[in-house]
Amino acid sequence: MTDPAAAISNLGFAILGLLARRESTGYEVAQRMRRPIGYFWTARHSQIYPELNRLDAAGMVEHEVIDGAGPRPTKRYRITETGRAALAAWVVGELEPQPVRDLEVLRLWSIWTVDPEAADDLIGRLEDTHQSVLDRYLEELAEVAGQPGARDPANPLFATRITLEGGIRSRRTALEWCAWMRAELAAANR
Amino acid sequence: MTDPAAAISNLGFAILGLLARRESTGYEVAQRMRRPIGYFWTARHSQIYPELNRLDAAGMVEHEVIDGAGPRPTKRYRITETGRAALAAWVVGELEPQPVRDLEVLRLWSIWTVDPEAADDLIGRLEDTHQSVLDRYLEELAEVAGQPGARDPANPLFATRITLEGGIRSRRTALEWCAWMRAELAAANR
DNA sequence: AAATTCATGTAAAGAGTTACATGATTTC
DNA sequence: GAAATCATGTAACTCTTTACATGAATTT
Repeated sequence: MTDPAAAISNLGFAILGLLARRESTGYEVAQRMRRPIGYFWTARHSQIYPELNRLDAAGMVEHEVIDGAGPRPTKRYRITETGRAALAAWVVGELEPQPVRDLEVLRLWSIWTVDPEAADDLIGRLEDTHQSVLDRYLEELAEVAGQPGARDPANPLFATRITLEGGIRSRRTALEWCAWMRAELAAANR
Repeated sequence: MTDPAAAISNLGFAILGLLARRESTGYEVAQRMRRPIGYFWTARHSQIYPELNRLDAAGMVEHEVIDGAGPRPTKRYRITETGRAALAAWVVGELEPQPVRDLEVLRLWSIWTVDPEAADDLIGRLEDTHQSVLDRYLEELAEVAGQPGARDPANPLFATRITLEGGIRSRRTALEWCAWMRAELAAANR
């Protein structure tokens, strides 16, 4: 059943993006959502299964029942031509500026309420998490960048590579910013 | 009434952060939430008024009824000592790595599904929005950086200044990344 | 035999946006 | 006199997380 009137959610486009690369069961979609798409969009299986059913009803994906474990029939999903077209149209569609929601910056915004030693410690812990995320991204990029297709804009690996590059640049900048903040704290202390 | 058992939401800490700087009516909290705190955390008045009532019930803020426009009594809120302590404890508390949710990167992750001209156009529009946000942040920083207190870690302006600096660095990095992506697209075209 | 993974769902609650509702004061 | 701003709330809906539920196949 195709219902083109039904609007597709952001999560829907995340799932279509996964299925455009490779067909998968719902379970696999939930696994693949963690890495590397989970670096910029996350969803749990409890959100994914209902969304797959909606995409199916809208004709964006189709499924076949296959053999598998579990008390219910295992379904393998594939993107349809309609779904492929909807995804491509969304990718180049209107860009409304997205509100940023960053809990770390929200904390830093109230950092003046704590003493400078505690502030320095907080920023140090912030650095640690940025560093470990950066390390993970770098490993991931090393795996991807050498593969054939990673330099071809029509290949999914190209998109994986340039988004990882964005993550790496952003974490490096965050680390530099943290070092700068500690210096600002230290400068005031003297 | 003080209920220390009630957990405070992220929005609650955003509001406490505002009231720690200066007492305000609910209406003013909603206005102040837009700039500059709205650069990293947003909320509408429909979320703010109920949250203020919860903070009030938890003893984190207190209010007095003042003269003002509107069909209901106008309340001016002030953070309590309890609220101040809860805010400071939260600022330096445990840091769980936050999941990133970035719709722009989600698009770019599927950019391989569109032709290189459309991809280049998309990145160009991305650059425009980053540039205009950067310009706004720079203006804001110019207003803040020169004021007395902006270099004192115990002054709210210090926190405003370092968070703005973070926004500026992050947008500049995003712009460089966009330019790099366009070059990568162009390199493949030759 | 026990633990883990595969596999798909629903329920409840919290977080967030949009829309509805009201009415006084101030500015044009 | 009209429009904008001040001022506070509720209702409905969407999105997201956490918890509940089930059971087969595989690995230890």
